[in-house]
Amino acid sequence: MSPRTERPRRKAATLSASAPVFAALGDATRLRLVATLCAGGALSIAQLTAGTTITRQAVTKHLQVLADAGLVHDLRQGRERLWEFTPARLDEARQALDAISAQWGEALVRLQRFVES
Amino acid sequence: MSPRTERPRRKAATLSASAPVFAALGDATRLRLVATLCAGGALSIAQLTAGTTITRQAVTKHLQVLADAGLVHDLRQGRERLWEFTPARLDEARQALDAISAQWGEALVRLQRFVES
DNA sequence: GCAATGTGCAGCTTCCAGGTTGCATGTCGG
DNA sequence: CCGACATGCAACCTGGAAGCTGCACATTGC
Repeated sequence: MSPRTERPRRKAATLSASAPVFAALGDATRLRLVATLCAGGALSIAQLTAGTTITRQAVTKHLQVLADAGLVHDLRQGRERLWEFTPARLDEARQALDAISAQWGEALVRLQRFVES
Repeated sequence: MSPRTERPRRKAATLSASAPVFAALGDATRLRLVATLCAGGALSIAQLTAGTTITRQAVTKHLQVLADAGLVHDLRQGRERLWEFTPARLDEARQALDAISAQWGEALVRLQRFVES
């Protein structure tokens, strides 16, 4: 009920909820991991470590951070642990940026009208 | 030329370049500052500090981080220092997220075709 | 069963981000 | 000129992030 009064609140909630996602994407290594998983499907930790200069343990920690942010999830398969991209949270973050841009556009319009009056 | 071979490289460059922007947005306080500046136009440090529980110096540091990421810029006006939102970098970040989502979509299509064959 | 491979867990450094306090500087109003 | 306000600068503290090493555990293949 009353979706009209709930809409601004949902925007703000979406914003602060997206902070961890942005923080997770803020590291160059993690951003690279996300891009790799996006392009390559499900990969094991060893495979993800192969392309980098850091240790397997470091990669594991980064994957854990990404999982906490809801950007990736793991699939256990035998002795391997495959990681896969999860698009949901990233879409939310994208919508948050869209909301900010839209808000900025509205602010410009308001400013223009104020100057004209 | 060969725009087909150059396109993925440009994508990767945009991605790694967006890491600092995401890192800047990764803090809840900074995300709130960006949203406030988006809605309110140009505000002084004292004004931006008014709504928070932290010190003016802390706000100054956050603004400096946002400025380094290219998300805001300052306008000196008398004894005040007004800060304003800069939409360019945020749009780049948005496009980077779009690129990732698109890449994921393509990966799904490839996977589907592979399974079907 | 045994070796190889893939991973998990714990502990340990190092470094920086976030925040504060204290004081100095510049600017506006009268 | 002087007080009030807005900001700048520097030093300092603290917690957590990012990385490593070392060892233990599970799974596969022969």
